[in-house]
Amino acid sequence: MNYWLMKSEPNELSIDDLKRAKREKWHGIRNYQVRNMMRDVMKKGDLALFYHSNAGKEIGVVGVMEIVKEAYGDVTQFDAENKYYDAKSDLANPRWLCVDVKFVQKFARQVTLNEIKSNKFFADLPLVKKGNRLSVVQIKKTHFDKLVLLASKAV
DNA sequence: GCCAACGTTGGC
DNA sequence: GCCAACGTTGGC
Repeated sequence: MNYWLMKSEPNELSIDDLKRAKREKWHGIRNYQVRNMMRDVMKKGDLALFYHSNAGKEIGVVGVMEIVKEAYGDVTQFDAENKYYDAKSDLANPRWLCVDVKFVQKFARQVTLNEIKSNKFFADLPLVKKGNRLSVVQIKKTHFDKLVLLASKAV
């Protein structure tokens, strides 16, 4: 069982969007490191924290989702109208993969990036490490549990 | 909008 | 294989 932190810009897909849809394709991954992790490590039943990136004051961890379908060809890479279109990808051997995720919960309150940064407990969380730009990172269960706990408490 | 810190591309 | 140029991410 693995634990993840997955970033999404709320104007593309927010926790509320996922809550409404219940289930979504996590598409648009165009980074080989992330693709390989999704392909080789991510399993059905894994839990992931939903992180809002590029969201002004609303940056932070906002909820939990579950991986319900393991890596398969991302349909957006073959859609010329889509912003994630990749002309070099081969239909028979897709370059890019996506997974399906299911809404689990939206936190009572958001745990902000500032809060995470100022807490020594998260010193080695990939999110706060310099240079980390991967949109999907694997995290420790202890970090996952702590974030869920923090989110359930008032500030 | 800026820019640091990456990653990718392609000529050589 | 090197590396300059370019593109992207994402916090600020």
